Amino acid sequence: MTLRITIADVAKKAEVSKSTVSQFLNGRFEYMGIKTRTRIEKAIKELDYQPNVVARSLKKKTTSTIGIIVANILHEFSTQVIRAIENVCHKNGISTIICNADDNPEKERIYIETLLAKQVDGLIVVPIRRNSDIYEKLVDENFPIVFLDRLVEGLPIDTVLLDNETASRIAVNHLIENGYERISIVTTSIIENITPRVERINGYKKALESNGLPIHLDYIKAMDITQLGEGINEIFSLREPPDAIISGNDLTLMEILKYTFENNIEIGKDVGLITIDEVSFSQIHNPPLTTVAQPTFQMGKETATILLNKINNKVDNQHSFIHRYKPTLIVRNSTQKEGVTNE
Amino acid sequence: MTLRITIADVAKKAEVSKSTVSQFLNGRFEYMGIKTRTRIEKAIKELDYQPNVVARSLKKKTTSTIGIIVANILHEFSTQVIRAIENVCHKNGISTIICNADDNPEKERIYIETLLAKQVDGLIVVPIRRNSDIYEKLVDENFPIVFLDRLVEGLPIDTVLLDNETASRIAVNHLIENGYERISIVTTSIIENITPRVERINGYKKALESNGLPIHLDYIKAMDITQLGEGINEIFSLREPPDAIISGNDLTLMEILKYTFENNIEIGKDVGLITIDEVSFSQIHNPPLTTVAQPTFQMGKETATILLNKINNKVDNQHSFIHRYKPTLIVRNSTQKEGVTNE
DNA sequence: CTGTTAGCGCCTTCAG
DNA sequence: CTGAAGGCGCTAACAG
Repeated sequence: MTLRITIADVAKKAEVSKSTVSQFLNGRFEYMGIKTRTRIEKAIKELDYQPNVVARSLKKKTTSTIGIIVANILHEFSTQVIRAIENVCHKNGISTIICNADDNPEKERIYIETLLAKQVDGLIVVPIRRNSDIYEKLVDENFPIVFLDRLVEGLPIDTVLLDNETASRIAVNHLIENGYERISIVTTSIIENITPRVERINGYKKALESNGLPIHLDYIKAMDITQLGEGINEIFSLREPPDAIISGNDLTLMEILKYTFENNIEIGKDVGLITIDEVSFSQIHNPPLTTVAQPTFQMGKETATILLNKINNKVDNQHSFIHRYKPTLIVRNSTQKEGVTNE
Repeated sequence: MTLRITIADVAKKAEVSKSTVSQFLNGRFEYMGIKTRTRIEKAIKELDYQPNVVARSLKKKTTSTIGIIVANILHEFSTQVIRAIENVCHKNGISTIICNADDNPEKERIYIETLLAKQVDGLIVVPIRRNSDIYEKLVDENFPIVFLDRLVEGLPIDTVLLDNETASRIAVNHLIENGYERISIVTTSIIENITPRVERINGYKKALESNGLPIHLDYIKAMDITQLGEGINEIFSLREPPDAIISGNDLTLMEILKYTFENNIEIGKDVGLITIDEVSFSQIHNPPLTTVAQPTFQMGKETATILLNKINNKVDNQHSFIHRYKPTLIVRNSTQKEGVTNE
């Protein structure tokens, strides 16, 4: 690779000093002679000069780059929210570096360190909750950071997330209204106290109670995705199996669908199914899937906006740290007992 | 944000010079006294020092970062291949910056420029074919770059892609073997001469010919995704509609499934369906979908490996520039006329 | 075995 | 209105 040309080359060609070129690059034309300006412009064009942002970053101590660390990129939620974040960042001339921690705290730690070493201006993370010490340090340093989807107690860090209890309540109520009575919920493991899972189960319990329905512990499955197939089998093997299932997220949904498919269980009729988190194929699935959708786009946008404001020191100190978003029920056929016809 | 500590602080604390610390950081312990070494180690721990990679990059003229530009992140192919690339990069201590050009040449150009300004060490791109001038310049500069999925003629740039004609041939043959005769193919627009689409259509034609079947132009739909719904409708409105469809990719698949669902067309029985590119829900779809899968993981791995070798100047000049991969047929029920039972 | 020195490419006072 | 000088944090000879 041939050596890149620098500001010095431009200066020489335009017969001005480096600093004048620098001023030009930074849009400070105020006191610049029009002829100087055009000479520089011409030189840049002819040499096809591209500023070196690494050098600029070193000097300015800001990189116009933020890091995004998601716990698990396999969730559609992650990719959707990332796209929304990128959108607003891009509009503001900010680049993003995306990292997938794979639900591994060690990996998360390494990513945080790497990103800090890269001098990112801020961080958005779906935290795995384990690296509290690091987060605390960042807070102490007043480093711009925003959490997404998951709460970490005791840390004054802005967090954008779903109103998960409401999501469950919507799901339960909808199922009851449609004649289902024995409602089960299936989520991934809660041993790490992951916010959405815990809250969705809590919301589920509360909703059952307020409908005067009993809470049946056998109907609650929260386990690692690799064992969930077995867990689902247990539910359906109960003396009195549920007549409806709430799927905690898109990954659990796949396991449920796999099971019902393999066992010829007819969704809607044999068992009602509603899933939290919209999925790409919900409309073309047979039957189409009723979902409780998160406003992922809005949430991503809000998260990015909060972070950018922090970076620019435009923080309103009045605000609370927790930003909850309301889910939306999208009714389709998987919660209709009488296989509704299309439209 | 408090000011970060630098190599100078460590040097002072450890009572050595900056260069000694630098040597330590770069693992050149060879001539270093063991006591010096431990003193430095201690200082780093105590100060919680993190090297500034921006400064290092400026000096070393290498950033240990590569850029990935995909034409359209909505394809599952993109995300899968990105994950494979990240995998091998991560193992080699290389970071990745992912950009989605959204099938927009202008956006692609800006991303290339931004990434170069960021001094990335190399580029992997799914090219939109329009910015040939930029690519040529990069080639002239001997800048490390690898293309993925799409060919750009006349440029000596390594390209990793599917053997698309074979993919179509496999699809056609499989359909014929299963008793289908009037085979249609549906892809996104080919006005830009996008390699996979063009090749898949060519392969389709050739396969029909070698099976002694006529090529029916009405059965070939290649149009923008936004109009594809209409195109599909046209196919099914023909006097003699096809009895099987080859879907060109995952996005076209969604359109097809939407149409068949809305029109109560039974897949397998009313119309056979096979899609090129594996999709997440192929197994749990009803009926499960027969696909022609790309070895995305391998392809991503190969792409990254080629690029890293280029970056490290370990290039074998003997190689050809085009690396073709064989697709795999995954037979499921969407190509079975007699609704096969599970298992 | 360790320190001195001289930049990497850019930005930013501060003189002129 | 423009230029000279210093330095961001780190690395890499080259002395010692």
